Amino acid sequence: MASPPRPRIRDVAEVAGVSATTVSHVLNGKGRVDEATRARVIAAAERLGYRPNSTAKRLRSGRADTIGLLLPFGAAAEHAQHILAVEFYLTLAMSVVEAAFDHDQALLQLPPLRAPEDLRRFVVDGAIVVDPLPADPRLRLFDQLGLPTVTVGRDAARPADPWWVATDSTAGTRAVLDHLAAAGARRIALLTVDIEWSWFVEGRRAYTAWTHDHGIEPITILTRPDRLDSSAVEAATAALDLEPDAVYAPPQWLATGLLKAAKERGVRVPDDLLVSVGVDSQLARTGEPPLTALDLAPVRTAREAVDLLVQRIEGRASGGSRLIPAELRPRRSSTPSG
Amino acid sequence: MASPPRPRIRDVAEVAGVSATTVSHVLNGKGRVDEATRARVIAAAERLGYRPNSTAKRLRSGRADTIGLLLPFGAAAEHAQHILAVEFYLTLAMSVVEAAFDHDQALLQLPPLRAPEDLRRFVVDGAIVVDPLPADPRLRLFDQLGLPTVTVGRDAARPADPWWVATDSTAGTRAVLDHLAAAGARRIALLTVDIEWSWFVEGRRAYTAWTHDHGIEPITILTRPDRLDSSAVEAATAALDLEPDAVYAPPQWLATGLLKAAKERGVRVPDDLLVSVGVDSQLARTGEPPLTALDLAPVRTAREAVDLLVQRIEGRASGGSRLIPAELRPRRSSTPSG
DNA sequence: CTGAAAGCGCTTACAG
DNA sequence: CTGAAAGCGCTTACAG
Repeated sequence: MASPPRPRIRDVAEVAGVSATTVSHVLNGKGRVDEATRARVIAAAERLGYRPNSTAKRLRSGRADTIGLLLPFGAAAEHAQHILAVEFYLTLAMSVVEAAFDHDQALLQLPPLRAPEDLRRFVVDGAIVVDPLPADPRLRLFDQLGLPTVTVGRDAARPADPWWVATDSTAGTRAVLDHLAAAGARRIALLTVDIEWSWFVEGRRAYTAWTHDHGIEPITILTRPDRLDSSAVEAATAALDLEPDAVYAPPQWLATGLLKAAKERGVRVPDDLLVSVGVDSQLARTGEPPLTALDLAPVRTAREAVDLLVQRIEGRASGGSRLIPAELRPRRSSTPSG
Repeated sequence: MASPPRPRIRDVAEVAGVSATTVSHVLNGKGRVDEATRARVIAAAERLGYRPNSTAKRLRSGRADTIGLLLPFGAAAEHAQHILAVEFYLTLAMSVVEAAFDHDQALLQLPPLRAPEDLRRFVVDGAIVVDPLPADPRLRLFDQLGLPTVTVGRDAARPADPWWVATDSTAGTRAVLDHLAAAGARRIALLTVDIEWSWFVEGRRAYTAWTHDHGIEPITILTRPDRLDSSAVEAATAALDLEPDAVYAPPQWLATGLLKAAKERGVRVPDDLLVSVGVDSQLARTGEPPLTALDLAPVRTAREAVDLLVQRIEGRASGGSRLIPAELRPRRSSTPSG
């Protein structure tokens, strides 16, 4: 059971017949080292199975080579997982892990932060905060500790802050609406959730502007983000009462609630009603009918966020916000038959 | 932008007029310290906003107070996310994060490990490996580095290994089959995936045993775990060709494929066919019809796994495997109308 | 009850 | 090209 003691740099030095300094130089590619010496050191390190102690490196360098990820929900807040779609967040998280790895960073998954002390025990060089609310107290926490952050989604309360990555909600919303209009819709309703994440706020604004530009009466149904399972069908039914010929429901749970409400009422999709959801998922791809959706590009979003955070941590000035385009995936739910 | 230099223990000592040793004693509750001195130290630490440098603590103690989590898929392996259900893994992961936090551990999300070197750069005291395959090479990796692991799901190739937590697949499968039989089913088919995770292997075995015990002909349809979206409906159609009156489809994507295939063929659920899925989800709860499902208790599973791993890391002997019961959630898909 | 000293395993000026 | 020494910020015997 007891594993053999792990070799230290001095063990490698001893075997190679050199000093620890030289071993360090060889292993880190610093300084000039004789070719023969280098070979001996590498052979010794390999033979001993040496791997440098990261903790010691960190103490020396002051860098943790670890970034934190803060998702907008915990395990208990089940309902929050459905705000957009579970898959989006899982793919985002796994992509952040892999992108961090490619940057030689480890990824610490942070729990929901309740008190300032909560954050103190985590050793990170910075963090990615997903879906900040305006003036999000979590961001203030990081600021207080002097830890750099990058947000996925904008913090509306800090319009001047350039450290964010976000899917282009405005353009995405327009793409959906243009698509529905091109398919013949004249009364397009927006069925969405009343939450201050920039994706939703900007989507609502874009909808209002688009309907104004097209001389179309805006029909907006807002739901509260709690009591999801039950409220979706209620809200969708309220939307159908207004007799739209198309509905754009950004969150997945509202789109599925809409399908259910339509069915109960004998409204056929797409024949009587065109539908689009705001986030792609397996459900959208393979459901009945398949749902037109926006691909929010979680993989790319993750990579850009990690990229930007690493730049910020390293003090490289080239940072700045990054707007990611969402791509429309037209499917049967918005394709009039015949 | 430049944050003020972080106070060190010696700064606190200076302000409090004591030695670093005493500060350490106070802050860690070691040794005897005069009450007045203690108060001075605490006041000084508070005034300076002192928080100990975890890296230095780690170097000294040799413990990282960090555990790793290795999920059975990466961001790219989209299909794998659907093997069971995305929600299960997201809830499991978030629960592991919170359970780790409660144990004063941080949670490092590990990327898919490809080479032995991949693991070396992560500083963890141990790891939770989810859904190991028999003789999983990832587990060997941890073994080689002398890092303790706990698996979620059993490693069939190491039957003697006691370091696992798993949902009771055998009892869960029986519960589903008993339930379907009680609802009147006589030809119950198993529609599942050909993957060597213990949850599925034990489920198949339990199904075979149950059908044998009940003198019922076993009908098993196995699908390959790749090409998920397309293969689900194909496999489900093949299952329907055998004219079962009930189908147990453990993975969510097969259950939804089955509903689709049934609809195409005019088979009504639950009137003509009873259906149960093996993992609970929002889809199961709110779909049309709502699906009878097993609640795999991801929150509890996560807590037990973290618990067990921490015990193993600390060398406490009380460890041992933990079997978590799955709970049946009967819904309309298996409730004959009338 | 309190503190000086050693040491965890590295890296990096600096000297040779 | 190579190495002795200092130091990153802690904790813990040990001495007083």
